[in-house]
Amino acid sequence: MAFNQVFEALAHPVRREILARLRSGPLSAGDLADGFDLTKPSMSVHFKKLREADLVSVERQGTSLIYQLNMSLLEEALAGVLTLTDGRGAADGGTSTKGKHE
Amino acid sequence: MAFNQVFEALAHPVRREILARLRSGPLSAGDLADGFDLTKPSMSVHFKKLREADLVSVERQGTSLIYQLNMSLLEEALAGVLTLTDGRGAADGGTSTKGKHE
DNA sequence: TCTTTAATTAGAAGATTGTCTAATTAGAGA
DNA sequence: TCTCTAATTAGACAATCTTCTAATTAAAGA
Repeated sequence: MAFNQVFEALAHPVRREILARLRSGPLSAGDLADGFDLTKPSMSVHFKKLREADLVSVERQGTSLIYQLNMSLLEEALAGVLTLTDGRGAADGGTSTKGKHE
Repeated sequence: MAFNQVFEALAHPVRREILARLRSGPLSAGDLADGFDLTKPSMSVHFKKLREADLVSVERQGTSLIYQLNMSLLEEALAGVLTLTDGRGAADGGTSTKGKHE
């Protein structure tokens, strides 16, 4: 439903790589963060964006958080781009009042 | 090649809608801009991003610029996400030196 | 050449993003 | 309860994005 969040999530190479790693199976936040040239808190922010886009799901296991890929939404989003409907029918810019931003 | 630019281009709803409209066939910048709640210069900036991502091609016709969808690259990018390789093999964060940004 | 139409580029301002360090939350175990 | 490990949230700051108005470029026609 939140197509926009999905595409924003996919817009960053680190997040796409996170998804790529999850294809092999679930991973803890720590394992997932290993190998990236970023601090853990920075990685955590990327995880959050993926969660909010519902591209991954989380489950606690002791002190660890285990991330898992939610492939179906990803596929939906991409199918949406191929038909380029974005889930809707019309545009976001349907009526032109030139509202300007302030 | 520039997968990153493709995904950044897809990250904005206005640009996805532009692509959607181009599916019906080529359109001039002016026609393409009609119906969006943005000024022409703002639309022009979106066009530019799509050109830079190579998602559209342009051709001049008198005083008009005619935009056309470049579907193949779009399909490539999405196929890339489904296999989640991003065109490469490994990650961007291959070696972890925690380089920090300044 | 001058004017008109179509579209872009330039420059500015506000909002958002990405990153860091520091502090906090949550569970496990002694 | 205290401590340790795992991970997140908070706050700050630089860089990028989005939008605007104003100015510029390009082609066509009188």
